[in-house]
Amino acid sequence: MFLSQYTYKVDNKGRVSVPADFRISINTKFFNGIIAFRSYKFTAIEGLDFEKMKKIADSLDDLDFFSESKNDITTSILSDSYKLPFDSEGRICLPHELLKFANIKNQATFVGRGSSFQIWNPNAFKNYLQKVRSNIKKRKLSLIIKNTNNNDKK
Amino acid sequence: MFLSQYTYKVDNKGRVSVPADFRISINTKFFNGIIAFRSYKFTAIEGLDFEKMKKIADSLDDLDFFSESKNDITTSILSDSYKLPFDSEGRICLPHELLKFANIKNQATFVGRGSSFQIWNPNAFKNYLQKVRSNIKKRKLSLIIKNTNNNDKK
DNA sequence: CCATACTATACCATGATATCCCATATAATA
DNA sequence: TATTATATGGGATATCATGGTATAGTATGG
Repeated sequence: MFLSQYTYKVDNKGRVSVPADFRISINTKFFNGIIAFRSYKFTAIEGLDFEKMKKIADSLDDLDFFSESKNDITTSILSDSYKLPFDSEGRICLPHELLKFANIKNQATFVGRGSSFQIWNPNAFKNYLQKVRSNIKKRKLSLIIKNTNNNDKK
Repeated sequence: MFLSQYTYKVDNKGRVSVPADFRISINTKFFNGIIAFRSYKFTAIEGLDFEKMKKIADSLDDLDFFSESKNDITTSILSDSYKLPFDSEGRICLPHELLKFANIKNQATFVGRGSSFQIWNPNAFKNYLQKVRSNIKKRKLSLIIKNTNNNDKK
């Protein structure tokens, strides 16, 4: 499970260390590295391991072969995904395309999201998190607690 | 079940002993330590075990990268959580972020809350507790007065 | 087909930090 | 009183992030 957040340096080659704690959760059986693609909602990079990417791909196969949405999704996710292998120190090399898209320069923040993670520009994420937090404080907290308690009872 | 309160020292490395009584209640099957995050309501740190956190994560998490609804809450909670492993003496190391947020310096108070617990600045908790108690007292008092008045009317 | 330049990968070095391990004191228990 | 459990402190060790260099692999141009 990907939890917590880590901010690391991006060197002039585009290399970043993937958090050691994340590397533990990454299934490296099929590919020793991660899959990355541009987020659809955020100015950020989505990251996951090969196994989960395969799950997504398989779920796409279930869709009607001739359907439009399948075409769109297949094209946009699978063709836009990068296979980023680890070097011997557990780093990946972020392509210019992704760096530009997420507006990442010298530093990158790895953000845990349970079964996947994201890579952000540190300031952009800080601002986003602050905004979301105040929203949750106002509205949704009781809802979350309620759901959690329900799960406990199972 | 987490009960009662314990106040312990925080050393210059940020280490604190988790109350032995709490450690018994913590499920260490998946992770030998606790999960901690900033409280949404109090100036305090929320603490729970990995198992419970996983339940929360599962209820929030989905692999649907196109959905809008759960994204914000998922990120806010999961990215703000820290995995704090026990050392061989049953201590955890509180990150600066959390210490700062909860305004904890040399001492920390562990507060049992049933299925989870909190970590407070000792004085802050003392004040909060006092306030809560006086609120209850007032309510009881008003209740008694009400009852008394009713009796009078009879 | 060869030579050159560029990129990407592998390998090694280092400093900082967090983790582990041992020692001690205090309190609780037998 | 002896013994165990627990909190606390400090030092040793290992892990990790990060920077640099060397090598291989690939593309480009002659």
